[in-house]
Amino acid sequence: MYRTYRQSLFVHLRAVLQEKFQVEIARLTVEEPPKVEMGDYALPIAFELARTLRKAPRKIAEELVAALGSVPGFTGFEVAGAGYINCRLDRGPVARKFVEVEQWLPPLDYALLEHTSINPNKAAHVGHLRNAILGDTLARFMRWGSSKSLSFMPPRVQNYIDNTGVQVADVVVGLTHLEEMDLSGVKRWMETLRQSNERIDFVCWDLYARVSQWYEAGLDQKEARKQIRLDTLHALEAGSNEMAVIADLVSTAIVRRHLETMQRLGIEYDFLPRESEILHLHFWDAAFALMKEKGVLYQETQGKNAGCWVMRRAGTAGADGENPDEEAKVIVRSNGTVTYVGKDIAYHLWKFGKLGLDFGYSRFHTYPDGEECWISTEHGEEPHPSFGHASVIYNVIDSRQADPQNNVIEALYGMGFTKEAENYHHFSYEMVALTPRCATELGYVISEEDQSRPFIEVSGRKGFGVKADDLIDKLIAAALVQVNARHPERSEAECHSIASKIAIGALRYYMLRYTRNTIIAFDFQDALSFEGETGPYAQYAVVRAANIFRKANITPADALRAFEKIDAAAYFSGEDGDSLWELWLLASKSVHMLERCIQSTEPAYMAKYAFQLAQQFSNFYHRHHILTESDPNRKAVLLATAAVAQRELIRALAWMGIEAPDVM
RNA sequence: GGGCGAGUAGCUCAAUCGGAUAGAGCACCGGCCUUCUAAGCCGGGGGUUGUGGGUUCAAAUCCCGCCUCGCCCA
Repeated sequence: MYRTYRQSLFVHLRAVLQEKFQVEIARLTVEEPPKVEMGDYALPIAFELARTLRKAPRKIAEELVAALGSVPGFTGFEVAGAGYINCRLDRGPVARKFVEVEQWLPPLDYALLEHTSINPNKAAHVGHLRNAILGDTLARFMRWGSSKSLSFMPPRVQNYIDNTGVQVADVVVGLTHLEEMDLSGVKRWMETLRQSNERIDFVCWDLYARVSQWYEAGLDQKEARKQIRLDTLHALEAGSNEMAVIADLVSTAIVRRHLETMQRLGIEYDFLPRESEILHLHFWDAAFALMKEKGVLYQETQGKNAGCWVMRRAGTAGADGENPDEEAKVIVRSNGTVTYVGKDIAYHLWKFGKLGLDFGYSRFHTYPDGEECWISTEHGEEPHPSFGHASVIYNVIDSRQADPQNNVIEALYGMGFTKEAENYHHFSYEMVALTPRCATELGYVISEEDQSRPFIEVSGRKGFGVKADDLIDKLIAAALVQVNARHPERSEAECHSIASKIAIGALRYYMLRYTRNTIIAFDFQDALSFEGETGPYAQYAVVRAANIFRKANITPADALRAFEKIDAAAYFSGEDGDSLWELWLLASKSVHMLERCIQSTEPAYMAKYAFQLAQQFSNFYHRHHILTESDPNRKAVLLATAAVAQRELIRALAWMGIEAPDVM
């Protein structure tokens, strides 16, 4: 609603600017006055026009105000400060409008959103949680934004599985060389794990760390061991051998664990494309042919890259005729093997439907809500949902991968796929690191140098990090202590369900509250906090509102219907009315915030918004004791205020994958 | 050496791509539970936005130099 009136204000302003001053402003900026009593929107337009019109800003503002006349939904415009135009909404009618339900629009095309993408060789850790939570939240934003008054594309969510990469190879080396198992041994081992309820991803977490040490240990054997690693990697890539079968068994089992972990947070996927199929279905061959045809690849004849197929890098001069382009990106090495970037280009050509090849698909997992998750295979089942052929893609990948991502984008530009390159969004975010204190708590020995740093990078190779499931378990346990103390009458199952929602709320909020390019220095103390700017704080506001309605024996929907019959304008005036209106105004900004979040791919704005809304509601809650209000009309207005605030808060939280429990 | 990002209150972070008095949380100090749940509310102290210049009505934000830190590439 805030958004609707904002747009209507734009339309009127543009018309007036055109008519009165014959100017067109491509981007109109709208701000908010520092205080509610000053108005609901602030236009700094007069400042911008001062130069071109050679007039004082205040004078321009006055003329504009006169020309604007009356605009539906607005009571007036006034000049403030050095030349701001402050716009006031007609509070009573606008509030009534806000109570109405929005209309639906049919979805258009779809957007391919890829996130999580954990190497299937170890347990998920906090860094992966940030990725998955950011990605899932963006998916939720887009899902809503495609089905209601905004016109964004609905997402299809993919989780890329690098099941033939070096990390999986490392675990296979661990099993075959450190544990000295063959295929049947691995099968027996996995069966033992199943029976003892041990998690394969946890066991491999340690095994992976051990293998990494094993490679380094023993100077005389170092080379031989590195060769074992390389041979194993090549075996996985080739497929159809014992190593590849072991890799497939282990990585698939771990992928299932990752899916379970993410499911605890309400995160689901539509499709799991795997690197094994990209290799075995020869995606690269098709891409190679296409790249040569389009002229983005050439074979270097001299210099260090002689014999390689290379691609010119973005922002470099390139070859000058005499000297080879030493900065060019190698796509195919002189020995004929394809680099990671090469495979990635092929995969992204598939994403945009430009490769001419497709995966086979088979069902992999069915979620409790009935949604199905598919996985790539060589020979799939029919019928299957359609993937690929996206017009817009989002890749949720941390900022360290910016270079490889840009290489793919560069290749798309080079091949003439300009539209695709422009619609390729690297959703970049900074890593999650550990505070030195947290690392020490976990029992790691920290060097003196690291002690003084604000954070230390996690490392799967060293087995250094916080496992996602351990963190979730800790959060639930911490929440459970408080739930049990507050609600001794509730059953164990009920308490656990409430504690889970609080834990998920705390975790998801924690991962979302930081803007994307802020490095999160993870600390249990912060993550386990349920006070202040946290998920549970916002959930608590929802619960309190629910308590009011329960005690008042009225539903929020009834409260809103009752409100429609009242002339509320009187209750929105005066000092008290201002503070009441402030809450309505903030509540009405939810969809506007959603639009901003999707456009800027910045979920942190939603987290901030939800917190502010909860904060203002808490303030309102303490200020007005609704149930004892004697004036029936005023009581109805207060109830409607609580209903509106609660409704928008629930919505904002839902967009972030956070649900408030019934009681807290 | 090149590229990207960061530097704001004691700590952790915001600041709607240049706007009105730079805001929150944590921590600290002081108040508020017999009224809809204190996971809460109210009040207080705390800032030369790393640094030096520049651009203009207006700079944490844009431009140039320097310093520090992180990541990526070679």
